[in-house]
Amino acid sequence: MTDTRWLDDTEMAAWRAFLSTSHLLERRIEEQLKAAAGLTHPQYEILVRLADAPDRQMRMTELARGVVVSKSALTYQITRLEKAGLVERTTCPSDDRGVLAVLTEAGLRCLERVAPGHLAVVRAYLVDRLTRDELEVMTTAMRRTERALRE
Amino acid sequence: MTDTRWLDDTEMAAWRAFLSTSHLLERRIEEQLKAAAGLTHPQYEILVRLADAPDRQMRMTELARGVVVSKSALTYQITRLEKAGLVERTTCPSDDRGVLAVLTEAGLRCLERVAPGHLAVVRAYLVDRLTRDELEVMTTAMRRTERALRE
DNA sequence: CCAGGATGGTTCAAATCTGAACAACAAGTA
DNA sequence: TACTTGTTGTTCAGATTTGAACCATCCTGG
Repeated sequence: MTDTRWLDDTEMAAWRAFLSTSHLLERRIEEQLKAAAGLTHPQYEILVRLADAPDRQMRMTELARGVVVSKSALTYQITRLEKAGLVERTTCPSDDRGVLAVLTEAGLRCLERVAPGHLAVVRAYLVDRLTRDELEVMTTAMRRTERALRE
Repeated sequence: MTDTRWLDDTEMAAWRAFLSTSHLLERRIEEQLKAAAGLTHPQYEILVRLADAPDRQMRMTELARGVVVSKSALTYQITRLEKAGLVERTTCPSDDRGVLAVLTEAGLRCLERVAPGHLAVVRAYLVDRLTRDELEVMTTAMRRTERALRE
């Protein structure tokens, strides 16, 4: 650890751009979702994941891994979404410890109502500004580091 | 707004990969900084920005813009860093409303001590896993959306 | 010179996130 | 069966973030 490998200009530029952009975009998305539906970004992501899942339900731990939040944060948000009537909790039939988060009809309708506005933001600031090649490069690059980060 | 432009497979893959990876990386960085120096990532970024600035000082608002946090979050963190002796507050000579955050000697030393470990993480999960071309594509792509997000 | 509107920072309340501690259950082993 | 170890989800305390409200200061047009 005695000699540090600093980042050269190319590397630093990439890292800084990535960092700033991800934070800026996150803020923008958060703002849009809050204004349009009173949802936070994690909450929206939970709805999306559940909608994509078989039977629109998922185990808590798996869901937390997918959305990339801590278990306790997920517990908090599911409770919140449950009170809003968008999600329900069911005990898992095959594992008495387990809890299944299930998307309700209201939750699905909410998602369908909110998705267009959300996607418009994702498009306006990111997707529509990247070429096809850039999108593909980003996907492979991001997936490579994602896999490393998930060990 | 009647017809929604959904994301096709390529677009969705890129967006999902970007989203997950940025969150995972953020968590990893946070974990490393906390363990190594008891710093949060925003705190670390503040030190970096100040170290790079002329006279190692910056106006609060400008700093908040750079680090991408709200003004109140910056106030909070600067107060925190001030108590830790890493940063000082000075009233701006040219504007009595203004406040200059100044990096102290201790702050600079702290940064120099912490940077290697932090950069090692950035390298291990992101920079070293991307080719030169990928780094450059990412930089131009990210900068394009960053510019849009900053209006 | 002054009113009126921007700008800079701080304070505040409310919401959220995290890790640690915990309790209940699962699953393999002797 | 009884033990041991690992997993699951919740609870809890503490830290942090955000936007709104606020005051002080700047600045421009009349």
